[in-house]
Amino acid sequence: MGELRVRFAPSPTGYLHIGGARTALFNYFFAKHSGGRFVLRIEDTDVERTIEDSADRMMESLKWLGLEWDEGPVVGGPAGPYQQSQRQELYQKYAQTLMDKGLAYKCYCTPEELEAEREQARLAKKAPRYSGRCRNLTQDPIRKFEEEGRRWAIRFRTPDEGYTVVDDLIRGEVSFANEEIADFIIMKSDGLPTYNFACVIDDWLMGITHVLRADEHISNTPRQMMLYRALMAPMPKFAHVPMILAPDRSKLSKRHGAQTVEEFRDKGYLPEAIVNYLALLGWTPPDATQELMSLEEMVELFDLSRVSSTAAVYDVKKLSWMNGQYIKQLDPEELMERLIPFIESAGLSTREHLAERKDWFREAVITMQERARTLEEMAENMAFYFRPPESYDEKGVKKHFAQPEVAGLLEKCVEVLSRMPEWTLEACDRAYTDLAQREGISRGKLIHPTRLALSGITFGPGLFDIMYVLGKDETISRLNTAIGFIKDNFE
RNA sequence: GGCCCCAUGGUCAAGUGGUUAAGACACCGCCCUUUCAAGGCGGCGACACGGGUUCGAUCCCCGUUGGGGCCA
Repeated sequence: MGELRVRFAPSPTGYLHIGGARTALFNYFFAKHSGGRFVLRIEDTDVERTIEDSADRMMESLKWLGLEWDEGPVVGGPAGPYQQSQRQELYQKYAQTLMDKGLAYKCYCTPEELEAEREQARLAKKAPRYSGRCRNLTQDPIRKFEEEGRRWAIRFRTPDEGYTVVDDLIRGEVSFANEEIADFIIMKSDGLPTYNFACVIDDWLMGITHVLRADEHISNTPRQMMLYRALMAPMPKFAHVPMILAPDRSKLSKRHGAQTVEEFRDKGYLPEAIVNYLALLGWTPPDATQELMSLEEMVELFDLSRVSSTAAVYDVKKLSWMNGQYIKQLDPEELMERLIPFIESAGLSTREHLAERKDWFREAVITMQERARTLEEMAENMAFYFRPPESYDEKGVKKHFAQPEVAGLLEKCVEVLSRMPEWTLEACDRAYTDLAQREGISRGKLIHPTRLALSGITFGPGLFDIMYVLGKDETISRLNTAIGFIKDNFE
């Protein structure tokens, strides 16, 4: 008995999008749950559609998500090479084998002829399918075509009757009438294999036991099964996982905005949150109310029987919520490390500078931690820690600055704060409580204008946290700036 | 066009031949609170439609509609 082997086989025609990531994830879960092996294969046969460095970036995304492959590019393995572009002679060899056995044949039809045939079928309101005109060619026309220098493709001879039944691990039996499946091309006239053929040869030679892939491939499965039979190769088990759809219920495509793993990473989503969210799109753990789970837990709990057969629409809002949950749980040191790139790209500080003020940075991060949803947003919202406000929130100004007594009150705040012997959160808090009492006003009358003066915005961490992180001098300086602003505008 | 898949709230999603049809996100309200979050409490909101089968269907069957995919 061989071990369980699955593969994720993306074609490098773009970056890893969340649908692909989810398929990879389910393969990973399935393999690891049973101690099997997770193989990565790059399907770069279609040179024209292959995008430069796409494969490398996909691999980078997989690693970033924590999905390390046991065999594949870079790490190697016994069934390599793991890139279709390096396996051409294999496809040619087996195509020849099929021809020798009479299970495949040369087709000399030109693209124009095939197109005309299709057009005719369309006019006759019939399914456009290959007529089989080269199926039983005799020596004469073959010689003629060869003399004309016609190029040929290789077609697979499909059975004329009966049914091919896919015994899908998720959907049950799905049957296809063989007569519906016309002879299909396995090797194109340029000598390259088609998707179905290359896929079967590779899965077979790589010893793949379970093919878990997106639902969109289920219609290809009977063709592939026919090839397995013709090659006398052991049939793997198939499981078609539901697709992930864009919010408008159409197939995910570039026009839908952020949906590649890289984009989510750049917006400050954590890999553990993405993985967790994606896993729940189409799979439910035994305890359906359990939502926050680590990769290890999910590996432990994963089972194909709890994979849904319904396509799912992804919801960024829920992903964001989940991301916030993960950010909250993060150790501050870890959060600091992950946040640094976002602080840098927001132009707020540099890694070196932050290293010099590590304790200060930690305090600042902690004040932001429980209200953050993404790292990018977190960095933006803590900008005021790094530089004084360039402007004050308009609504905030109307609400908290535009009254005649505000400048005077803030001056009293400055006075009180200046006299404080030690600058602690508690002391600042007490000072404001006392001042409010003396003035006979609510603390809010002091707190709101101060917040606006210090941060320029009306939301964020507790005011005294802000004061503490900013420090005495900076706090007083910003208050004075605000006092000047108020006097200029409202007195 | 042919074939295939799918159908529980706005989204994810549990579930059963008899249930007050879970839970989460989002949304709304209240509490907490210096704000915003977080947290707590509560609310709104669903079995696509039509036929069967059955004592009884959200659940089983058929059809319709809708959505998706593949083929080219």
